[in-house]
Amino acid sequence: MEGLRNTVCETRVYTEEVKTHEHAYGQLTFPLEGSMCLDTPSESVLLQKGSCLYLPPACSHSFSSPGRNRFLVLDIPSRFLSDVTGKGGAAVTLKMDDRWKSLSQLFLREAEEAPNGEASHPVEHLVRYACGILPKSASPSLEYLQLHFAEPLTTTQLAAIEHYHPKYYIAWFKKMTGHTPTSYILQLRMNAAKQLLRETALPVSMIGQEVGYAYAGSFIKLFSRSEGMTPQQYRRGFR
DNA sequence: AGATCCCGTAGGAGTGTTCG
DNA sequence: CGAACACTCCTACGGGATCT
Repeated sequence: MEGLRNTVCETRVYTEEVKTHEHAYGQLTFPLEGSMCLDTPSESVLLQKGSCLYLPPACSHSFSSPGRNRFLVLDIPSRFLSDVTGKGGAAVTLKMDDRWKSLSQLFLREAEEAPNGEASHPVEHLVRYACGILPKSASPSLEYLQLHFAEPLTTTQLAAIEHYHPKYYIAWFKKMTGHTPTSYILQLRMNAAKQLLRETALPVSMIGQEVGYAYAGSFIKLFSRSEGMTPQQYRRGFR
């Protein structure tokens, strides 16, 4: 349709591996065949049938798959996402309930009918509906964490962002995320470190600094506890 | 029910040293 | 020289009590 090409959304099918990248638009991914491992700074997600994944704009990520897979990917321009999880936020895994199953079938039909990625008016309406049922904006402190996990952070600072007492903030944070602020930050840092170990030749001490540890000793100890191996062993195992 | 405070404990962060 | 280890200090966390 004239004027809508590559501007509203793009639907396509993935079968290849994709290296770390980010983009200005949001993305919905529906598994069709096989499974796929998605890495973001905050988590690693194994995506397979029964769930779908929402990636907010500017969320750094990479895909990999142990075997053949097929995924439907829907690019969503940020103008559709004003009240959804904010720029640079975390990926969200969604259970494929009846609404998402129906939506994925409709998106798939569109992809098959317009394999060049051209979007139609009906797709625009579907996208608006999908955005309406996506999770709403994360809290300010969670969004702050996503962007500043490599900086020195205290729960007092984070509590101040939410205007809570630090003690109450920890309980509130745990209710929101299932983690304490410290373990959540640790998870963010370890995922970022694993990505750097896999994709760069930077020395371990440098990677520790990159993800927020001034001392290599602290980084190695925490990495070993978290992953069951030292950073060097992780890098060797990956290569 | 939501928010704050006190206190004891576990574990995270920093530092120095050893090892390969 | 970079990685790993051992140790100390301090902060985060949890439990329980209290206040609004």
